[in-house]
Amino acid sequence: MNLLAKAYEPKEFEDRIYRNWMEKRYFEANVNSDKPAFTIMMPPPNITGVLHMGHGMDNTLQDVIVRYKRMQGFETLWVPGVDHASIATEAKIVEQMKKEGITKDDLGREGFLERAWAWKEQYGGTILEQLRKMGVSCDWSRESFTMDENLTRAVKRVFVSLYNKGLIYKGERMINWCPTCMTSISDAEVEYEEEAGHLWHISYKTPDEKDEIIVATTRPETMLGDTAVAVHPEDERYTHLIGKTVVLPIMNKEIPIVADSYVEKEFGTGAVKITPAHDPNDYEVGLRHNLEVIKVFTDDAKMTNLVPKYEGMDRIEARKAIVEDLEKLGSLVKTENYTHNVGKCYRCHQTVEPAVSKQWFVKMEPLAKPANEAVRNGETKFVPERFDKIYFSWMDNVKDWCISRQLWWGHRIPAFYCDACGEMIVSENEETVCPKCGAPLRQDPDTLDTWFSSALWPFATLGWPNETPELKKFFPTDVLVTGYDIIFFWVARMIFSSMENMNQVPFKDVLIHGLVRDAQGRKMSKSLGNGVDPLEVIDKYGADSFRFALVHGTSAGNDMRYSDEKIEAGRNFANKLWNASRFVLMNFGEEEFTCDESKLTIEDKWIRTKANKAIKEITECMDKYDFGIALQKIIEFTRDEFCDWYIEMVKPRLYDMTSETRNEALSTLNDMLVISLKLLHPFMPFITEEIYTKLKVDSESIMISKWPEYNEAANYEEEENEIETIKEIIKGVRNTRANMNVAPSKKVSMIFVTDKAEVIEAGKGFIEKLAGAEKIEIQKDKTGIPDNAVSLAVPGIELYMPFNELVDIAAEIERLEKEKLTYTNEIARVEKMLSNEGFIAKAPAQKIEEEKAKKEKYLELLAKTEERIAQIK
RNA sequence: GGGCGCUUAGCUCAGCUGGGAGAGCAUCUGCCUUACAAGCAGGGGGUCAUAGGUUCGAGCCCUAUAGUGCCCACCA
Repeated sequence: MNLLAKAYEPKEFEDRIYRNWMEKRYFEANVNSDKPAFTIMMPPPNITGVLHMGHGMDNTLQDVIVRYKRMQGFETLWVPGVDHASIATEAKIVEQMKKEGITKDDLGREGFLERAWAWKEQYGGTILEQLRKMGVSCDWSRESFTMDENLTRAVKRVFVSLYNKGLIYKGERMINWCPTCMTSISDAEVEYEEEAGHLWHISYKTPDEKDEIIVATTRPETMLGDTAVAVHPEDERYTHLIGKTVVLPIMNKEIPIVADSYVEKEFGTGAVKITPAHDPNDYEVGLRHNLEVIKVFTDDAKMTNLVPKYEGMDRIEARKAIVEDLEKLGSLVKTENYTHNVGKCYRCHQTVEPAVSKQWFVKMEPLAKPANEAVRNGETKFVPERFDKIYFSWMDNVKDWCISRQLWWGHRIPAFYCDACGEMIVSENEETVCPKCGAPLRQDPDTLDTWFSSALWPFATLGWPNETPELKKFFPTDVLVTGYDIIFFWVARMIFSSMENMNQVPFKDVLIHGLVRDAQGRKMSKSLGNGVDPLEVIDKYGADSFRFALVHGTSAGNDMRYSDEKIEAGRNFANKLWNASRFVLMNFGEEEFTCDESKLTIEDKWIRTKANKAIKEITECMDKYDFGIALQKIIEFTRDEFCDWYIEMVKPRLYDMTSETRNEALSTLNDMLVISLKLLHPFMPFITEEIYTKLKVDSESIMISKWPEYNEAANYEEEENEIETIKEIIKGVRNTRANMNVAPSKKVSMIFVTDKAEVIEAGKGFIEKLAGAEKIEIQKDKTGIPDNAVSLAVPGIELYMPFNELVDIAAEIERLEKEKLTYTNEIARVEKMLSNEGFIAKAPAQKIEEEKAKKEKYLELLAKTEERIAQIK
C-alpha cells in the first residue's frame, strides 16, 4: 500500500523529486519531436546575481506556463542561461582586486580577463543552482551564456552586418560618462533622481564693466569651461548685447553672447552660460555657434588644470571653492534653493557626467521602424496591453544607442586600426595586417554594451547564425516573461534585433509582471535591508508554498506585496491537499478496484460534473495568463467542493466494506484527486508529483501526464442540481442550528414537506450525517407538523425541525420575519426591474427569464414563510 | 511638462467581453466530528475615492476632481 507521511513536510521530498526529474530528463526538449513546439527563453540573470524575489516571480510564472504547455502536449523548450553583465562583473572583480592591492593595469588585459573567467567559473553558476530549488523545469542541457562561443560569433556577425549597412558608426558625440565605472553608458542606463541643490546667479560683466549679464546655473564649477552666454533672440532685455562679449570671471576671458532660441526667456534670468563640454544642450548650442569645447573635468571627474588652484579637486569640492571665489570677486549675485533632476548611473548610482567622447553608436531610426510596426500590427503582443504604450513611447523617441564601453569584460569591438595609414577594418575575423599598407593592426580596446549581446538571446541561444534544427523548430519563441522595468533595456532591443536579423519577431507574447515589494509596499533593496531571501523561505515552507504566494491573488503587470501570511496560506492549502490525499490513500487497501459507470451515485456524478466544469474554466484562465484566477478556481474546486463536500459525502460508503458502490467511490476519489493535482501541478509541482505517484494514474510522472480536458458530454446536470439542493438544505440547517444554539452533537428529527421526495430520499444520508439529522420523514402536505418546530424552505421543499423544549417561539417568529423581509426586498427589486419598460424592451431574453424565475422562487419562499408565521403565532 | 497605474471588508488584494459585491489574513461564536486545529461549522463587517454622464441596468464604459505611486522629458 502506498501511504503518505503523516505530516506535510516538503523538505522530505522536494529535492528528491527534482533529482528524479533531472535523471529522467523530462526537462529536455527534443528537437526531432513531431509535437508542436513551445519555447520560452529565460531572461538571463547576471552572473554576479543572487536569487531574489524578482527572479522568484519571473521564474515561477515561466515554470507555470512551461509545465502547463508540456502537459498539453507541446514539445516545450525553456532555455536557461546567464548574462556576463559587463559593468557589474568588472566592478566586482576590480573591487576584489583592490583588496589585494592590485589594479587592472597591474594585470593587463590578458591577465584581467583570465581572472574574470576564473571568477565566472567559480561564482557564475550560483544563481542557476538556486533556481533549481524553485523547481523550474528548464532544459539545463541547453544552458547558455552571453559570452559563449556561439553568442560571441552572433555578436560579431550582427556588429559587422550593421556596420556594413551603415547602421553602426563611430563618432564624437555627447554621451553619458560614469566617472566611477570609468566608462560611457547608454541613455537607458541613466536614472534621474530629484536632488535638492541651488541655483546660483552669477554676474558676467561686459569688458568695459558698464553692463552685465546675470546667468543662473546649478553647476557653477563648469563655468571654467564656458565659451559663451546664450540669450533668446527676441529677449528685449538682452538684444543690445547680442554679438558683444562678456568677461568670464575667474578665467578673465572674453566670451561671446549668442542668440539661440533654445533659451527660455522666463526661466532664471533668461541668460544661460554655455559649457559645450559638459551639458548636452550646451553642446548643441556650441555646434550651432561654432564654440570651443573646453573640458573642465577629467575622466574620473576631477578638475583639469584650467586653473591650477582647482586642479585635482572633485566636483563637489570645486563647486564650493568656486562659489566662494565668485563671492569674493563680487560676481555672485544670489543663491536660490532649487531642486532638480540629476542623472545617476544605474549600476553604481553615482552622478554621471555628460561628456564629449568618441564612441560607437547604433543608428536607431531605421531599426526602430519595423520593430514598432511588429507590435502595432500585433505580431508581438504585450500582456497587459497597456505596456505597449511604454514600448512605443521609447521606440518613437529613441536616440542613437551608444554601444561602446571602456571595459575589458565583454565582447570586444571587432574593429581594427592601422596606426600607420589610419585605415580601419571592421571584421568578424581577427585581423592582424593592414590590407592597405601591410602594417600591423590594433583592435579597438573597447567592449560592447551587455545589452547588445542579450538583445540576440532569443535566436543566438538556438545556434544562430548557423541554421540549426533548433532554430527551425523553436523560433520564434512563444512568450517572454519579464518585469516592466526592463522593457527598454531588453524587450525593445530584442524585438528590433530580431526584426533586423531574423526578419520576424522574437516572441509572440510579452507577459509583464510587477515588482515584489515588502509588506509595507517598499521596493526590496540591499540598502534598505528589507529583501526577503527566497532560499530561506523555501527552506522554511517549501518551494510549492513559495510559488503559491507569488501567484495567488496577483494579476499581470501589477506589483505585489510579499508577506509571510501569503506563504502560510500556500502552506495551509498544501497541507489540506496532503491530508485529503492521505485520507484517500488510507481507504484504497490492497485490492484493485475498477469503476462501473452505471453504478456511479448521485454525489459521484455531481463531483465529476463540478470537476469537468472546473477544467474548462481553469484552462481558459491559463490560456489568458490569468494565473491568479486559475489558482483561485483550483483551490475552490479542490478544497471547497472536493474536500469539504465530496469526501464527507462518501465516507459512509468507504467505511461500509459491503457497500456495492464502494469501488465507484474509490474510483471517483482517485479521479477527482488526480484532476486536482494535474490542475495544480504547474503552480505546485512538488507536492502534486509526490501524491500523484501514489495514486492510480496514467503516467509515471505528473509533469509529463496529460492536462485534463473538458468533455461537454460528461456533465450530469440533473444530479448536479440535486446535490446543490441538498447542500442548500444542509447549509440552512447548520445555520439555523447555530442560530438557535443547538449543540452539534444533538440530533434533530426532520420532517420534509415536498413533492420532490426522491431528492430528499437521495440526500437523506447526507442530511443525517452533515446536518445532524435523525428520523427523517417525508410527506406531501403539512398535516401533523407541530407548531413547536423550526422551519426552513428552499424552492420546492419545506423542512420542519421539532426542537421540542428548545424552541423559543418568539425568537423563531423574529427569525422568520427577518427572512420574510429579505424575500420581500428581493421581490421588490425584481419587480422593479421587470416593470421597467426599457428593461423588458432591451435586456437579453435570457436575462429577463432569469429574473422572472427569481421572482417565482422568492414568491414561493415568501408565501411559505408567511404561512408558517401565521401557523405558529 | 507629458504618459500610465492605483483608490473595493480592519489589513493584503481578486473581480473575465457592464446583469443580484469575493478570497486570504484578522475578528466573533461553537466544535479535538478517527484526512487535516497548518483544521471544521457558522456569523459580523463594504453609499466599490468623489461628482457628473452614457445605459433598461455601472465596481466595470465616458468626463472631471482629489489622493497616491510609477515611467518618460534637454529648461540652465
